[in-house]
Amino acid sequence: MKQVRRLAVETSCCSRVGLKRGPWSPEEDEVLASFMQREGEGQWRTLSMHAGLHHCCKSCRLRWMNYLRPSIKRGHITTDEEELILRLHRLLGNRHDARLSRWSLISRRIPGRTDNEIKNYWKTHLSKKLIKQGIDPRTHKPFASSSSTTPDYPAVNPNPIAKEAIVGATGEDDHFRCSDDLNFLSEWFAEVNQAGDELFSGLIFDSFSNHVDDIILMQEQTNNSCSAWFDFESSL
DNA sequence: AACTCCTTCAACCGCCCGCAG
DNA sequence: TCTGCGGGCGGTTGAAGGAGT
Repeated sequence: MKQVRRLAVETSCCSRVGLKRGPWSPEEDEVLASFMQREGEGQWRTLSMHAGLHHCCKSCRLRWMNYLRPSIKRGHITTDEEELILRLHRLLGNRHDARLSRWSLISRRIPGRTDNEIKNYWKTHLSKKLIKQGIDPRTHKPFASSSSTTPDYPAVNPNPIAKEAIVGATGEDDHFRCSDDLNFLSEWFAEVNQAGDELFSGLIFDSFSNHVDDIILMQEQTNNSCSAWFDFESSL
């Protein structure tokens, strides 16, 4: 099955004879940028042929998304951005079940920065910085305690939080994925609300980045493997 | 100056998912 | 239900340039 799927990909645009690999020339950038401004994003497969480019569809998409888009912010990552990356990685990238690192989710919260850029910055700067500080970049906990197999937080969240507060975290209700898990999440929050702790009951998530730390705290006080968290993160 | 090693990051690779037919 | 396609994702690679000797 996988073999068939891979074959399907390879027989699409990426296996065309005469495709060019490697760095893009300024002329190719110009062709791609003007084509994108004229036609808009999408139809990557046919784009390379229609635009007269000799890079494959994926290469065109990557070049546009990571380098040529007008919204891309060039230059060094600022300390504010670095701080936000650290906090978001702690929230989204420290899954105990070793799922994906969520670079795209993190990048969406940092205007003008791409997932590739953040991924590289994390690998070359931030993870090393944390290691120097004696912190495991995977778990954001000190190395000594990160090896512990028994979590130091309760399996059931003792802290209440209104479902509306979570839904409002993005400021847009329709960002919240509609699925069966949403019902589970609602029940879970209802259960959590009955726990009696008023710590988060009045919290209003008007701006996500202002409350990352609150959400991290909540996450640490719940079971990280809970599927509700996965759903919540996906909604961000 | 010449060489080696290290770091950075653009680009590629392989895989996966959603959707349409 | 199956298959192919378009698109997206995280992981990896390798060229280029800087630092060190």
